[in-house]
Amino acid sequence: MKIATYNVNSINARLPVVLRWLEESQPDVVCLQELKAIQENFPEAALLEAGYESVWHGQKSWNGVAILSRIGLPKETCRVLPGDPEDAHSRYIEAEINGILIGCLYLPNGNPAPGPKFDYKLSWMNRLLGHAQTLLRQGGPVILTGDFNIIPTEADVYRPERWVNDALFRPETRAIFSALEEQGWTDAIRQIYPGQTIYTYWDYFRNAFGRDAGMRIDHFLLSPAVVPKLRAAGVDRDVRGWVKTSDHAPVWIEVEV
DNA sequence: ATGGCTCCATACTGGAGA
Repeated sequence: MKIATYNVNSINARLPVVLRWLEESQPDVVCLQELKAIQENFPEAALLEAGYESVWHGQKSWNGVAILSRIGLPKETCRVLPGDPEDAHSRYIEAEINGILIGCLYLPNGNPAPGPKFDYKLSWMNRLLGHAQTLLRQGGPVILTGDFNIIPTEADVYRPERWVNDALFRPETRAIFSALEEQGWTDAIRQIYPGQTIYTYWDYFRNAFGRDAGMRIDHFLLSPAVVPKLRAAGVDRDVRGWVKTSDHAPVWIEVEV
């Protein structure tokens, strides 16, 4: 079972790229972030035609998350991260597919830090930590994936000294990622590639992709029940070089089922 | 410190992204 995550930076602006990538990469399950579309404007029919059934949670202008599957309709378990009834951002959707619970998340960027946006990021991360603990206690196979907007270590960004005060790399942010690992979650990309430089995002400016000035912020966290089933992982870097592409590349893992 | 690029919005500029 091949599971991918892809921050598309607008599903409608990106539809041709997404359809070409689905055809070439053949993932069974896909988590999308930054749909930037209201609920009614999600391209459900075009994705069905490509063989994928979807559940999604749209929002005007920003955010928005979706889970696609070609192995049966995702059984949605929730579409809001628990812990704050006032939070109107569409940043989390969760569904069960093939006996595995998949959480698709778009964690807040948090810049500038400090400030209200960073406070929101910290509060959202703490809610994630709480929900992650609940999921672990249930004991079943769970995969939390998406755009975490967290650079976990110095090895995960080009020129880390430039990012020390950034919301993606500040100690408070990295501490939450460490806390997730201490809870019992495994960073799948680092499990497969412990010492390699792996990036999943390159900004649109200054030929960042051409210079490989990137960062690793799209992650897969595996619950203990999934770790022994992990077979492979990768980043579809070539997609980042396509015309009218996202600033993120798709990331994927393969698990035995 | 800024800006470079791309997206969205009852748009012809400004906010957000990372």
